[in-house]
Amino acid sequence: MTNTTLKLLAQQLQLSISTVSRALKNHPDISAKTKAKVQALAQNLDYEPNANAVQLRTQRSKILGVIVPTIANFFYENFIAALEEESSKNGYTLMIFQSSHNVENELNNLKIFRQNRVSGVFACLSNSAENIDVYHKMNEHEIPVVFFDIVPKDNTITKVRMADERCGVLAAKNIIKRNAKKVLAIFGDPALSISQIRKTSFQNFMTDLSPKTNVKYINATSSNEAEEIFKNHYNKTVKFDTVFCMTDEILIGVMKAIQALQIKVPSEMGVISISNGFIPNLYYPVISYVETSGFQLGKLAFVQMMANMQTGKAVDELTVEAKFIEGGSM
Amino acid sequence: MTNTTLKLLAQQLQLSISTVSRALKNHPDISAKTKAKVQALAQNLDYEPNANAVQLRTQRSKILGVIVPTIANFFYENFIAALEEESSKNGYTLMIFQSSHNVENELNNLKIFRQNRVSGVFACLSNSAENIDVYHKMNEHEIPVVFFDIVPKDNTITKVRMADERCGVLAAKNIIKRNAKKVLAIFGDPALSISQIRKTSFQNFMTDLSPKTNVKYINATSSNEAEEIFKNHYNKTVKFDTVFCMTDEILIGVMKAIQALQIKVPSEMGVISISNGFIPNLYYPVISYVETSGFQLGKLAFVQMMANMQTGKAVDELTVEAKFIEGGSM
DNA sequence: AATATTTTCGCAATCGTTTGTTATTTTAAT
DNA sequence: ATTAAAATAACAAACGATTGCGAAAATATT
Repeated sequence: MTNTTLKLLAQQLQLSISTVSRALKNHPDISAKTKAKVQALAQNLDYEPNANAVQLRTQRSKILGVIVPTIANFFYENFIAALEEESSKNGYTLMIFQSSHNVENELNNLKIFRQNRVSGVFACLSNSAENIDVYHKMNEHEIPVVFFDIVPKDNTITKVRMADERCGVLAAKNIIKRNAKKVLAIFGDPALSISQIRKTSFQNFMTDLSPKTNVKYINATSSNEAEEIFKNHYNKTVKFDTVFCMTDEILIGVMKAIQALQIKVPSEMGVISISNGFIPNLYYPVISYVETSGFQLGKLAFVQMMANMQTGKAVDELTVEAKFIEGGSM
Repeated sequence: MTNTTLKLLAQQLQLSISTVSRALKNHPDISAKTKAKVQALAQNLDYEPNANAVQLRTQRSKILGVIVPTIANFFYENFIAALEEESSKNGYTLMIFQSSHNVENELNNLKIFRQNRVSGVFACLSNSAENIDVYHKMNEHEIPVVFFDIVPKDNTITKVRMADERCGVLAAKNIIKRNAKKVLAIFGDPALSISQIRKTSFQNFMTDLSPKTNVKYINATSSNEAEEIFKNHYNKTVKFDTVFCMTDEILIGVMKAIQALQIKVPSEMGVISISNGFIPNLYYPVISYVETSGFQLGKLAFVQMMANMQTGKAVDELTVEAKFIEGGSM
C-alpha cells in the first residue's frame, strides 16, 4: 500500500493541494465544510505528513543528535532517558550514536548529524584531549552543541556537568565527620578531568580541615583493579578504616573485596562513593554516596539546548548540584 | 553560515547541478578533471548532502525506529547498544523512543515513525494485552516490524526473544544438581508471558525430574517485594536452602535480604538467577545464573530486520539460546 | 443594481536532491 | 574531409510539502 500524500487527498476530493494542506492545519482561509471533508478523508487514509518533505521545505528539523561513548552505562542511559523525555514533550526526536570512545566514529556521527540537519547536538567527547574544531564548525553551520560529562577545556562553547568540586568536598566532609583515622581514597583514570577535579577538591578540603587524617590516594581504571588495590592495602599491618570510591566502577570492585574478606560495614570499614545511587542501593547496608545524577544532567542539558537555540548562541557552563545521601555505610 | 548545496557548488563552478551531483558520486559520465574540481570545492565548503532531500527523492530512509519502555534498564540498554552497533555498520540510524509503559505514548511514537518514513521498527509492547492493529497497519505501509521482549501472541508477525523455556529448564536442572531440598522460586509479574513461560518450564522440569523437592512458587513485581518475600519466608521454621530469582530485579531484593540476614552463600543458601550477568557479578561469591543477553537479542533482531526488509515479509519467531554460567553461589 | 468587501480556494515557486533523456563536444573510423 | 561513435555535460521532471499572491465566488454596502 502506497503512502497517502496531499496530492492523493486533493485528487480524491477534487481540491487543490494547497487547500488540502491548509485545511489540515486549520487555516482560517478554509471553510469549515471543506476542512471537515478533508480531515475526514485524511483520517480515513491514514495520512501522515512526510517529515522529509516538511523539513526540506521549512528548512528546520525536529531532530536532536546525541553522541555517547556507549549507551549501556549507568550514567549515559539516565542522561539519555532524561533527554528523550524532554525531547518527546517538546516535539523533538533523538538520533543517538555510540562513539565507543573512538574519535573516528565520532566524526562520522557528526557527519550524519549534518546530513540530517539536526537542530542541535549533545556531545560527550570520546577523547578528552581531542581537537574540537569540528564542533566549532557545527556552530558555524548554526547547529548548537552542548557538551556534557567529558567536555573540552575550551570556554567558548556550551557545557553542562556535575558540580564535581562539590562532590569531592562533600565526600571529604563526611569522612571527617565519621572521624576516620586512615583512609583509602580510590580515584578513576587520572587522565580525565573529572578525576582531577574530584581529587583536587577532595584533597584540598581534607588537608585543610583535617590535616592529621592519614589518606592514601590511588587511581584505578577498572573494577578489578579497584578490587586488587583494596585487597593489597588491606593486608598491611595498619588497616584503614574508611574507603572512598570515586565511581560506581570502583565501588563495585571494592565491595567485592569487602564481601570476600567478610569485612563488616560500617563498624570495621566505612564506605562512601560518588554515584547516581543505583549501585549503592544493591548492598546492605546501603552505601552512603554523593549523588550525581545523569538524569538531572540530561534535563539541564535539554534546557540549555533550548536556550541556545533561541538566543542564537549562549556560551555558558552550567552545573548540577550534588548532595550527600546517607546510607548505612558510614 | 548557510549550508552548501549542489546548486551553490554548481554556480561557483559554472556547471549544472546534475553534473555536480554525478561528479560527487563518481558517475562514469563525468570526466576525471571535472570530478576533481567538484570534489575539491565540495570538501572545501563542507558540503554534506541534505538527507531530507535525498530521502524525499529516493523514497527510502535509512532510519530505523525503536520503542522500549525505558532506556535506563539493563536489558534494553544492551539491546539498544547492539542495535546501534549493527545499524551504524550498515549505514542506518536509530530513532529511539521510550513508551514508559504507556500505550498512548507508544501510538504517538509510531505516528512519528510513519512521518519519518522509517524503514523498519523494533517494538517492545508497553502492554502485553494491547491491540496490535496499529502494527499491522505499519506492515501495510511496508514498514516491517520486529517485536522483542514483550511480544504479542499473534503469530502473523515477526518476533525475536530469548529461549525462555530453556532458561527455566536450565535453572531447574542446576537446582536439582545442587540437591536442594526446599526451594523458594520467585517469578516476576504473572501477567507477562515471559513470567508464565519461565515458570511453566521450570515447574514442569522440576516436578518431572525431582518430584520430591519442595518448591514454593511465588511472584514479585519489584525488588522491595522480593526482599520482603524472602525475609518472611526465611523466618519460617523449615528454612529453605535454595532461592531462584527470575530476574535481576528479584535478585537484587533477595541479595539485600541475604546480606541483611548475614546468610552464607552457598553453604547456607544456594542462589541462582536469570540475568545478563552484570548484577550477579557484583556479589561475592558471584551468583550463578542462566544467561540471557539483551545484546545478543539486539544482534538477532537486526539480522531479522534486514531479512525482513529484503524478502518483503518474513513471518518468523527466532530465539537466542540460553546457557548456564557457573558463579560460586550453588 | 452596481460596486465594494470578504470568503474561499487555486496557481506556482520553492526546498535539495536524483535520474532519464537530450544536446553538445570530442575522438575515432572510413 | 566526412560521418559515426563515444564521451561529456545540461535540461527538466519528479519526490511531498509550504506559502505568498492572485482569481473567482459569495456576501455586504450603497
